[in-house]
Amino acid sequence: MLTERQISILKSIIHLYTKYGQPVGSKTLIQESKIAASSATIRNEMVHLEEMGFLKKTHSSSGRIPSITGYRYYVDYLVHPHKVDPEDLASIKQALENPFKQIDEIVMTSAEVLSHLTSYTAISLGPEIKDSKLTGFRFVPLNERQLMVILVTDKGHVESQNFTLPQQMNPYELEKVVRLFNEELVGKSLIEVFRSLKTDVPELIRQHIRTAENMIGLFDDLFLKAATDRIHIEGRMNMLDYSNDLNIEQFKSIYSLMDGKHDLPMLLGSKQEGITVQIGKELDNELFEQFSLISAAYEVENLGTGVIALLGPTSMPYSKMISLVGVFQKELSKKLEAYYHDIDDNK
Amino acid sequence: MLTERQISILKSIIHLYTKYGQPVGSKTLIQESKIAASSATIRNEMVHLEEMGFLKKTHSSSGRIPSITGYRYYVDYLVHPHKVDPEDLASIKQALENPFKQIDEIVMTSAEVLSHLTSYTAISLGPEIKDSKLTGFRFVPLNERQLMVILVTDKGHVESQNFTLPQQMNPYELEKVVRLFNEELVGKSLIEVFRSLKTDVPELIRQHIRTAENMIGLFDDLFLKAATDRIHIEGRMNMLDYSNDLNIEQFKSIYSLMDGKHDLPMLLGSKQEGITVQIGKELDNELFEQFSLISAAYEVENLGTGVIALLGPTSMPYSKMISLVGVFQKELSKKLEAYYHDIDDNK
DNA sequence: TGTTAGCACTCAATGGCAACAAGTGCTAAA
DNA sequence: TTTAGCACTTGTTGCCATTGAGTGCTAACA
Repeated sequence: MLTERQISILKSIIHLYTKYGQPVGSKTLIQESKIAASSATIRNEMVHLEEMGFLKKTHSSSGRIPSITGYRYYVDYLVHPHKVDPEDLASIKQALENPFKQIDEIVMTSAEVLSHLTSYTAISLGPEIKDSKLTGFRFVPLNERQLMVILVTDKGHVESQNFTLPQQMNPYELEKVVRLFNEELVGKSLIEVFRSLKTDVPELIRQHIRTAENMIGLFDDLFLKAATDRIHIEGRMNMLDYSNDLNIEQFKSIYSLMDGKHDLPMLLGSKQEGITVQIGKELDNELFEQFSLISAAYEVENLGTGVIALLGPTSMPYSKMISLVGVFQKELSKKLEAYYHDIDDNK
Repeated sequence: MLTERQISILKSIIHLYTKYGQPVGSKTLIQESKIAASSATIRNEMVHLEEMGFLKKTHSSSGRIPSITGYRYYVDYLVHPHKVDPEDLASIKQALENPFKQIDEIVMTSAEVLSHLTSYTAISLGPEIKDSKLTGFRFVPLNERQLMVILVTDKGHVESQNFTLPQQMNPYELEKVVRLFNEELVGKSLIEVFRSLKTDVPELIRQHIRTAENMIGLFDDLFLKAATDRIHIEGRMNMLDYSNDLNIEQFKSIYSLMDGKHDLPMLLGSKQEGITVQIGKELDNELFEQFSLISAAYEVENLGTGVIALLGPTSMPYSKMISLVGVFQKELSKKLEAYYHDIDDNK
């Protein structure tokens, strides 16, 4: 539907716009790219491309910038896999190679490295643990008034929380609760456990303990932690650099949106296989109109699906970035599977 | 040294400048304050105050703004304790009343509340734990490959860390290490423990275990956590509001300075008794020239000294803010002492 | 029919200029 | 010692002309 020449014009405009960050005019296009045509011809073609919706102007006599449709077309049909800088590749592998203590830390490190390599904002979502089972509670007495509660799942996820015992509570009561938890909850899936905590367990605890409320709140906290611990965002401050005209209010809104962590999974959305690119308005959130999001779901056998994503300006160098995200997708899948096998083998 | 009239002019200028954020001229001063003199008289007085260094101009024909010396004089001699808004007082007490799980959380909550009440940036530094003693290590096996290491001090401070065991390690080796730690380190002060970890302990571990390096790194992490967990900063984003002309680079520098957490104790400085106000250049850091810091050290019997501080614009309403910080100083002292007694009583 | 040179036109950006407002310092009189 | 008055300074605002980059369109050309 587009001619060869139109395609190379579109490509060149996109490249030059990411390079210089300014609308591209017909003359610049001739100087900076190898298109064999006069400026007038190019202007004509640009009119066509604009009519078809691939380009737009910032004002009536300005050069052209790619529209969202233009980027969409570019990403869908014109991007070819870009070779990842060997240095970058090495530093990714090396960073994920370190001896880690937790799945969580691998997930976090990947966000750190991705944001650092790109100078954009990286979002890393650990693999789902919802269908994992609670294999054990531990109650570790620290001193006479303090207690650490630890929760372990069969997928190796660990969460802990400290707790100061109310003065009125005696050891017998506590022992009862421990037994209760082990009988009622261990072996169930986290979803079931969560449901129980909201329904029948509080009642059971109340029968055994006078000051039950704190106890229940404690477990709510613990599960909340387990849910939010999975999300890591790095390089939020980079937004101030790569998004030229972002007013402070917008910045603050976005920043706190990311602090909330609740709405983010929504943003990351559908978790299709492969790599998804969402451009500007496609993100369906006014705040992100100037941004694009490259997100990749990665499958970890037996553990579930995680997401690694990169937020940058709409004018980012897509092919390079897509390849980079792809590397993380593969590496995370590999590393986490290895990690899970390590834990599982020894059972 | 200053006449009555000069004092009330200085006061009024300071108040009007915090109120409107703009240089104060002689006419505004007459309209907005109850000084019985003509504009000309006031201008003369302003010349004197400027000669003495209490006021300055932004340009040759502008109104006056207070200089650092001016603020200094104001804070030292003219500020009278301001009644704290009963609502604020109530919400502080209520927030610190909640059943907490850790010293740490009380410290953190205080920063949150202070920053929220003021719309400035709050820094909260938990009481020193350096002279506290290690009362116990716990090694809690989670599954065949994972282990949680917990460290408890006599002051009720708890730190934990997860750890994935190297495949080659067998249970006997681990047991040896546990015994080793309990024999060598428990009962010592944290400083001694830290020193041992850097000197003789690594050697000891190496004698018992083949893969000692990870093990040692683990404990380094644990102590690092214990050291940085004490600092909480809230409301950094507020800087964007209260500091009108802060360029983005400065903002980022300050923000990351606060992330580092290393330099902050230095900033909080000498920890004199009572409440200290440092204004602009007095903070001795170019980045903070536009800011003032109100900091209060609070003593907790047997636990040590903590600091609660408030960072805001040099033109902040000092008397109100100083009183507010004072409330936190008292409450934190009270709450933490109660907390420590709770733990200690049961020994 | 597609391509190109040429030209009139548009619009953002820049700099100079005048008008204005807010404020000062100084002088001279009360 | 205080105050009214006035000349002076400086930042801000709006206006206008100029410039430059770029466009669309027309007419000539291959």
